[in-house]
Amino acid sequence: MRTRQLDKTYDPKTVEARWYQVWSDRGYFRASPDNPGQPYCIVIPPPNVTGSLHVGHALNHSLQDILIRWRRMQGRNTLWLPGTDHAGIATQNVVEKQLMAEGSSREALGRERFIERVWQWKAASGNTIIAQQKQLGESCDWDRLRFTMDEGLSKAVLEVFVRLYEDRLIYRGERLINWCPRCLTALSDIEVEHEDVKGKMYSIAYPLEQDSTVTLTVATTRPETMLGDTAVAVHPDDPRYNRFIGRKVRLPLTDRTIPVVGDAILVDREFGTGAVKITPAHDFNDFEAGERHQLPRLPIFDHRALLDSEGLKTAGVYADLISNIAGNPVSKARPQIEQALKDRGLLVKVEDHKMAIGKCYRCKTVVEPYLSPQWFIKIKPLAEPAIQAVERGRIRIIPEGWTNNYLGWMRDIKDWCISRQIWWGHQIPAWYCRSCNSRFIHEQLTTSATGTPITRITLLQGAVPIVARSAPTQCPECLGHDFLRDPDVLDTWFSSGLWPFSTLGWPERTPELKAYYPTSTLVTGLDILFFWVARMIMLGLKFMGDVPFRDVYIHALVRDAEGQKMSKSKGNVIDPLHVMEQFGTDALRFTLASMASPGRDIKLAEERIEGYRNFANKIWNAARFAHLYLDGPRTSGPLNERSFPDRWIVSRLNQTIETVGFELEAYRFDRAAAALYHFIWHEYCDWYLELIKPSLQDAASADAPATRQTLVDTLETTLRLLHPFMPFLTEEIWQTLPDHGESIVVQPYPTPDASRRSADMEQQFLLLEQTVSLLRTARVLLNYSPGQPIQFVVAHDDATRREHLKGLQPYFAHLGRGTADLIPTSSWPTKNLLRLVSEGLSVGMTVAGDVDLQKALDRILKQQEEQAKEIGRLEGKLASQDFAAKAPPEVVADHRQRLHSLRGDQSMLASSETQLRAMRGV
RNA sequence: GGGCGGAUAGCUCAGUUGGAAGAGCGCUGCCCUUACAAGGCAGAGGUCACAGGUUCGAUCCCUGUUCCGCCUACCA
Repeated sequence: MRTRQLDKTYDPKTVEARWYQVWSDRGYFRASPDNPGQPYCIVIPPPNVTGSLHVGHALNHSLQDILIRWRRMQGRNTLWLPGTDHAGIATQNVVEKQLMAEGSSREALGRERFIERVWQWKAASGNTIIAQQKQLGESCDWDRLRFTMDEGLSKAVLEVFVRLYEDRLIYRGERLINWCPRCLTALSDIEVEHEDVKGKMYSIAYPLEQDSTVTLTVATTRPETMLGDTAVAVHPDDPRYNRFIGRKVRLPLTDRTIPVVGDAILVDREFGTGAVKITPAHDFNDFEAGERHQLPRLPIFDHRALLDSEGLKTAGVYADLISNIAGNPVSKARPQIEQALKDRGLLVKVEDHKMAIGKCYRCKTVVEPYLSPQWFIKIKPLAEPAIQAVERGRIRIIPEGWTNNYLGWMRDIKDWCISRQIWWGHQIPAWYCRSCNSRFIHEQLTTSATGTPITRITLLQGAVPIVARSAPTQCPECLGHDFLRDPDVLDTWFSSGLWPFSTLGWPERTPELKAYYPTSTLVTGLDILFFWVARMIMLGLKFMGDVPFRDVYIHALVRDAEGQKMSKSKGNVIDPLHVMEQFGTDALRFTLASMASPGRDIKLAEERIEGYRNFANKIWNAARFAHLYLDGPRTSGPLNERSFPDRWIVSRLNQTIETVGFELEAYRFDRAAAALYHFIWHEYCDWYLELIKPSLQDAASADAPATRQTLVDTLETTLRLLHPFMPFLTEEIWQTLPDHGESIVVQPYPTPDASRRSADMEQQFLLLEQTVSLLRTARVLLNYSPGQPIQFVVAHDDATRREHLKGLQPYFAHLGRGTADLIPTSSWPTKNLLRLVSEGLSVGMTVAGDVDLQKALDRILKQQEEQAKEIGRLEGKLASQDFAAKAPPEVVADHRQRLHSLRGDQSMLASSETQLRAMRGV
């Protein structure tokens, strides 16, 4: 049993890479449906394939790895399935930026070559995050790495699309959608971020057709959209305006007249002027109002959100105005419209107004409601079962508080726009017969942002798609062979929505699906609850007939030390790789776990990580200590024949095992981490190791062989208990212990054992701790140096405790660094003695030499004061009739007991005070 | 506008059936005591946001207020 020499400080760098390689080579993370044990499966929330690991990933992944390693050690058949996401818009943007730097563009390249280029980029940078995940110690089954654009997953996407289409849950239609004029694509509702801004409210007068002296004043925050107005709405019950309903107003700056309609839904009489302009082509509410009143839609912006001359012409805008504003963005056009209205005396007033504007979550450009044909998923039929699954507890959301959030969103869910006008992604499996649809295929010659001439193909509303798993060869209508494939791709979340089953092989019926679906736990951040989690639930239920996971654990967002969201532009990001380099991976993992309190964001500062680096080092040194003494003989006799420290630490360890297991079951990583930290540092290191030193250092000690065994056993068990949190350190140390097996990774996780518990030892320990603490305090008060041996006396009011103290004597003598006499206080010296008191326990320490007793006196006085306050409080309560009558008897008894003990302490302290004053000669 | 969460030591946060306020970090003092100075020991520091209510008793339960977050929303 040769033990290795350990360095004085733990050096994570050399250790981490080495062990990860070993674990990997030995295939510990490899899963198989044939493995024994109840399956436990987590699918990773796939990070962007071309991204790199940020601290949010580090948190998300650390927690998953803790769960997986814990379950693996418990003997479950674990699978942690890794993968990456193609992140359509984001990735396309990155590659486009590269092209731009080269003076090229995706249009110049063409679709096919552009996509090739993205694959190249994926090949070049796609492994970055995977390597970083390994650095974090993630025990994923890397052989099963999946990518949303893989052949298998693409097949799943195709299958789902076709089936949903066949079930009439996917449809194509011209709707107002959120459009990013920079990405030039539609976005789903939740891809729009709302931001409060200070805007202006413009009041514009619309003269009545028959009598231009009478005007109807409407209010708007976007005056330029008035050019596309097709009606004005007033409330049907509003006496100010309802007589106008059915009449017409002249739309300023145009040659059009538009009707006044009554609409109780759109109009809030209290707001603004009480009259609302309706622009169905550029506002979601107006779109719906337009449907109610069969109003025409007049788009006046193009796809880049520039005023469109064709549209303006159609809208009957004055030609001279068109020539001024066509091609202008809103920022330029608005003042021009404002001026034009002012010139005609139709701008009634402009007021400050705060409002929310929508921005593209990828590029922060202001999104425009834009009328265009898109693909949608009819979501209500899918949402219904997804609501029930959560309501009925088939899926548990943790912390529970988010459940209502989920349900609320699901109940009010809108159809999901799934088409994106980009190239990188799963192209929609829809084809159009060119001859049958010739009227609907609109090809427009235009130029790209970089000036490349391009053809924009728009498939107008009315085009009839053929949706199929593969390209059709013949048109069933005209028997033609010329097809145009829908150029749009699917929202990335469409494919990630299939993740829990597509990664397991669906639509094939694989053994993996059978074993691991439904997966056990999903770990994710709140930000993608709707984007991803909700959609996985809907699609999982639809296509697998069962929920995709049992538990959804939602963790916090990681912020900087000031609570600011981390962002590259703010420069406040904590780079997990840098942190791992600096403090070690285990320290980072433990930090994140310990800060993962539910419902609260994590404010991360490097000092915290440094603190846990120190913790790692503490453990390291505890192991070094153990190694100093492990060479001697070891015997493992029955527990009850072992020494007090041994039995105590075994009991405490047992408690810690119980706590950690309990907290992990409840996803309380923070509490599990705190329990480990406290046990290891403040019980094992601070007390146990100190308590056993005399025995270990005494060659003649009878306890030593059993203590050596307890020492190594408890250390070994603690390492296993800690391993999911700090995998590298624990493996490194564990391998140096005698009689070790192959790897700690595949060792059983500790389980509590009631026979190891000893309430008696724990209670005696508290007495010991109390005694030692008083001794140490006295030593400091009297300025005795820590090493200087002291003579002291100890007594206790309580007979049982006195008995215990007898047995504990060698321990507190050792920890107090001195000799201790257990004698009744009545026989204590009356001179030159400092006496400290606590809960019936008294310790006395000889005052020698010329010491300043003021500090000691101050402490006594302070304690007296505190106790007097507490005595007063207890006396007050006990004097109350109500308290005696209504409080539970055990509480009353407890209060009496405490009062009694405090009074005893008070009299002791009084005599101590008297002595001190006498010694000072005051 | 609606919903949710938070307000506890200088800082970050625990506090689970209401019955003596806790941790980590930081701070002060003393110590290089043969595992660890990335350490040890001892300390200081809190009308548990505010105001009411329920209760014998409230950090905890209820109501209201203030101040922060977050989510959500079509007030033009």
